[in-house]
Amino acid sequence: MSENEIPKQYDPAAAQEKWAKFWDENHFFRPQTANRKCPQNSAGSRLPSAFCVVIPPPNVTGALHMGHALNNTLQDIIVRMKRMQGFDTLWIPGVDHAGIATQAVVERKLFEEEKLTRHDIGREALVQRIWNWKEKYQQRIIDQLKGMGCSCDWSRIRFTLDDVCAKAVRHFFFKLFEQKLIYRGKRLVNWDTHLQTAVSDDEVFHETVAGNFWYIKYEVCRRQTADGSEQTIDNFDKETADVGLSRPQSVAESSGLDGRSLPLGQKITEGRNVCAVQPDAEGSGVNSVQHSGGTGQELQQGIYQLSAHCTRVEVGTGNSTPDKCQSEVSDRNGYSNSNAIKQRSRQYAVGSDNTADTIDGGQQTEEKSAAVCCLPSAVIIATTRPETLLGDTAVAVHPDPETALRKATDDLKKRLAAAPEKEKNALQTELESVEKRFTDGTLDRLKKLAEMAKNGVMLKLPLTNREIPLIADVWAKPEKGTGCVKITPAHDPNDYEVGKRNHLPMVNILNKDGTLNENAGQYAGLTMKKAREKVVADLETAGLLLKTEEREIELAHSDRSKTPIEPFLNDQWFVKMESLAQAAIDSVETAELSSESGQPSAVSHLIRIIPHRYTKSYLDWLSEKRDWPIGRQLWWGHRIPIWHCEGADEAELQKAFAGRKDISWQRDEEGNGWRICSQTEDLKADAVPGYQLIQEEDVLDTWFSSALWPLSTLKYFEDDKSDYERYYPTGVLITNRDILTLWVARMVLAGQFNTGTKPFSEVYIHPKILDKYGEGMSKSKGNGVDPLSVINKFGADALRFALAYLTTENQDIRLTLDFECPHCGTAVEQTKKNRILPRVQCPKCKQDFRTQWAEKPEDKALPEGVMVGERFEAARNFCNKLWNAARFVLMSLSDESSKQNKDTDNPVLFLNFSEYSPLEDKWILSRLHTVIRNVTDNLEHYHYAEAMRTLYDFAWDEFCSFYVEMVKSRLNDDFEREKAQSMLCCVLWSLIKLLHPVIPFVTEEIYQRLTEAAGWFELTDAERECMASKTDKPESLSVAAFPVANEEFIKPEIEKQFAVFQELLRAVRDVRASRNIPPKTEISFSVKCDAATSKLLEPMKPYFASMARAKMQDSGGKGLTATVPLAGMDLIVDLSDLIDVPAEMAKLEKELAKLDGFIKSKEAKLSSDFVQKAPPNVVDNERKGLADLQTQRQSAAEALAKLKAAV
RNA sequence: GGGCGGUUAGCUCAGUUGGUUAGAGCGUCUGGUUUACACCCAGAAGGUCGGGGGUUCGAGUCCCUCACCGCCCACCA
Repeated sequence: MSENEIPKQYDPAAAQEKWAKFWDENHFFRPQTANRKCPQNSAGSRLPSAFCVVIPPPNVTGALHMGHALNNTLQDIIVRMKRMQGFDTLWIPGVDHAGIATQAVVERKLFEEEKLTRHDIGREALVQRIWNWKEKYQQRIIDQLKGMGCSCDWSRIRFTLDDVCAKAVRHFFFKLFEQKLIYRGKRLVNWDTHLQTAVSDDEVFHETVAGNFWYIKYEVCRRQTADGSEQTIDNFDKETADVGLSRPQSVAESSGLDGRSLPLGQKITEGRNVCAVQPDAEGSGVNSVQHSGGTGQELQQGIYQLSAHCTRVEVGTGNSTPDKCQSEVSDRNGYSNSNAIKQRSRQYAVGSDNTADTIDGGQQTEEKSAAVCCLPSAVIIATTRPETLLGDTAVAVHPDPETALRKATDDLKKRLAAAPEKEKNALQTELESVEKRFTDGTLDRLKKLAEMAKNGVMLKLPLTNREIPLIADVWAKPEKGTGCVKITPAHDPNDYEVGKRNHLPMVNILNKDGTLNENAGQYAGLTMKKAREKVVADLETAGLLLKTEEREIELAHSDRSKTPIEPFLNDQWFVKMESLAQAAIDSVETAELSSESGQPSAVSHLIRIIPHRYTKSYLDWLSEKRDWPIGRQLWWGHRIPIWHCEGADEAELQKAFAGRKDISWQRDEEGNGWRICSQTEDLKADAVPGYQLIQEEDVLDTWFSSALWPLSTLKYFEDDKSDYERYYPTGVLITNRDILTLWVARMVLAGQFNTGTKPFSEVYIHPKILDKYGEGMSKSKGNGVDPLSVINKFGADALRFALAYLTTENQDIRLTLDFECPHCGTAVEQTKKNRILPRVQCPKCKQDFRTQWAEKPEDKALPEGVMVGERFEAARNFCNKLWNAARFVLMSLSDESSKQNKDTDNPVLFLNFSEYSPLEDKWILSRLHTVIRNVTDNLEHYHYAEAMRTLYDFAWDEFCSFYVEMVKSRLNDDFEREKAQSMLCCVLWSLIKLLHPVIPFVTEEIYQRLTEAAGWFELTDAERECMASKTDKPESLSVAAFPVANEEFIKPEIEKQFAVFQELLRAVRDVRASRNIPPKTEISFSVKCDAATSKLLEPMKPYFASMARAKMQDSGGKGLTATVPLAGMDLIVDLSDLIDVPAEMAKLEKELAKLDGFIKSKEAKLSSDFVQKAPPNVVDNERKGLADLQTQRQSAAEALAKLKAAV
């Protein structure tokens, strides 16, 4: 093979295509026991241990992104290593149907392209379209995985909706059903109105949106007494008076408002000053009084002590300007009252509805009774969702507001005391406003309301003709809002609980499509959005809307459709979690590992979660044991295997299903029908003679089938259970932390429930890929990156190596990526602005290029701006470095001089490694075996970054920069050549095997060329030992034996000796560089050192010549020299006429100062307690260090003196 | 509100059970087409390890505390 045949740069694309096909066609990735062509298979009769990994099946929603690239790279590294280590290895690939997500994508596309909804085309047609989508993307995903080099057994691709998975789902469901762990009930669910399905809590995310806070008045209309009779509000009011509460004339009363309210916007004026009563910022119904004259006086809900100079009250809207100050009280509806209040000092009680219930016409009084003299005639609530009032069935107030308020203030005080400085202000403000409620009348008012609630007061529900009770319930927090809260049990999770506690009716006002139903009366048919607008407008017209505030709201959104969630009362299927969750809790290892027990946990019955800190979130989530809602009102998924049967009696069922063990039935909760569950097949409508069976419409939550993934991929529910028996439990599950609970926990519980055994021994949670802003990548943000773009630019190996190199224990992976302009090659920064654009203009050459978002033909026609990043570049460079090292080895094997003595083109090399071998041979073998040991250990503990760094440093800095450079001179020596060639091959061979799990393509390419170039596999046992491999030539590197460290080759003293050479070489090179000695000029130097070092350095002489163009002399230079004091030796470089004496002296002086500093600190250390308390070996080290420094200092001083003398 | 992670060179990050003078890549600077590699080689500059306390003979590493950044869960009338 000549040099011409090996390109200087590795071509990833060609290698990828070639070897992916080769691996695939030769079935290297099938398990050994399945006729795989590999040496291990025929080698021994003993069955190797099994190692299995199931892929976290990517969703068929779309193509793979960087997160998948990471996930699958990390899996493949482990899988390939295990395979090479001789395990019977199986990695099962597959994809997930991802129910909601996929249906959503297809529906969205359907609507965008054809303006059709799923109801327009029907269930069958939609499902067909989703299947088409699935076929397309499954293929794309598999191609991507193959393109990345993933070594899955492609003959075993599973899809969560295929027959095997369907069977698994049926069996699991049936078993749960039989054990009465499945039930159906009316539950409040997160309703996605767009997809028209319930989604689980985990599929909901919260997003801050601009919203409003509306204050709405609910008027008291009547009271229901204990005997059931009703009293009108008039009676009620009278009665209050009767029980001794004096009720002075109120402004509102005298304004003709029937004594009910003094609405918001009321202005209190004094002289020429106008005070406007306004709601406060928190929307708690608090008022402030603004003096037109200047500073506002904070006016809280409750009793007001007006300042002496406030003489008038004006009730009205902002229409009244300060200078139009009128002596009247008017409300926003235009009522007015000219009966001005003249008293100079007054108290006002402003209710929770922000209205003044009473205005004490009397003198300033201390009587509390005056403050509570009147019961409120209306209740004000604040809401962010006014349209839901149509479904209100109560308004709640706390039964014991005083205690609750006190507790709230106490809690706040505690929090304030413990709070960090920056939060204190906000808490203080909050505390003050809550504390005020004790004195400003709020509390009194709430107490009255609580009393009224206990007495059965009814309120008029605005905009309807319904009446709803005022109830007492602890959910109403007196410190929040107005202290009263509307209760909408069918549309709010908390209200639902309140409703259940108080036996309130649950009025559902929502249709499944998000429009209002007949319960909404005149609003029926409107969307929630439209209904809100109309409700607000109507409230305003009716004078019941007191105030609107702008407010940011955390709104629940569906993760799938990205539309707002409506809490909605619906029939739902649930799995009882109590026992299942407990089993999953008990399966996990909770204790932290001791460092020495780093054994794979295959022996343990427990699952180990790595990194260990995730164990807590796993356990916390499971320990809530919240029942699992499993029904989805979708068309894409496993249909729930339940058939409803009305009217039959049990005997008829028994007769119809006699002898059938695969059928089970239960009464439904209402008790008038049967639920029949079938384990194996769909039931016919007439399966029970005389009755019609109707299959459940809903499909199962995607995670229901995903939970069975290890079981369905290993065919646990099939007749032939051999895969299950051989590979279950699987070795490790490698996944993202986002789905630790959703998926991992459920796999554990499903595994335990079905088989009584854990599904995997270890769970490795890998980091997340973030963009340069530290944000997670997502489609909606547009910051996602297609791995193919990186592969196209840098190659799959570079992608894999870079990702593995970045995979550390506790930090997410931040990728800074730029577009590369295809026109001029400029790196164009990816910004938040341009990352969502289909085309971007290069700021330099002003030409456009397309991005991954290009859809339109005119955009697609542009050349692509690929993504570039320094990490991938560095990894690409590494692959190329390895490639060129191999190129050198291949060339050295084939050069003419080495062929002379061979009879064939395939020289058989003999590795004469012995104790007489040169230092560098012993050194590189020692380093190699150390690296093998460390890499193996790191990978087995998922310390990817550490393993990569070890390999990178060894390959680049040790093998290439030292060993290869040193070998060059030996290759020219007839006696040394063969040994050098053998050792080169040996190390390269082990190195590419070590690297193969990470960068499979380039290593396979090298391997194939190497085996072609050299018939050097006919090795002696000793040679094989050196090569850390006992395997004969396999067809593919992917099935070669992974190197095994041999401790005998690891020799720390050799490495130490070699370090002396390295240090000296570096120093010589430094002298050259820092003295600007021309590269072609040869220099000579000598070393002042002890005999042992001298002996050691003797054979290294040629290397100083070849690696630093420096001649090592036996004795010091004759002329002027540069002296570099090193540990244990002095480097003396003969500079003669090259020397710049002043510069040299300056260097030495600097060196002296530096050494003095070190010496001083060491001396101080050695004269302290350190000597007594530190371990002896540490002290010895320090002493030796000090001695070395002193020697160095002396050398420097002597050299300096010599130079001085010469001047 | 509960939990978790982070803060080390201009940038992105390593740093094992505490132990000589804290590392890498990129960037910067100097010099180089030495026959594997310019996707390269040789060398250099650059760090009070977020602040403050403490434990210790010794702290980037352990403890306390403060500050800031990020993530997850819960809640929000």
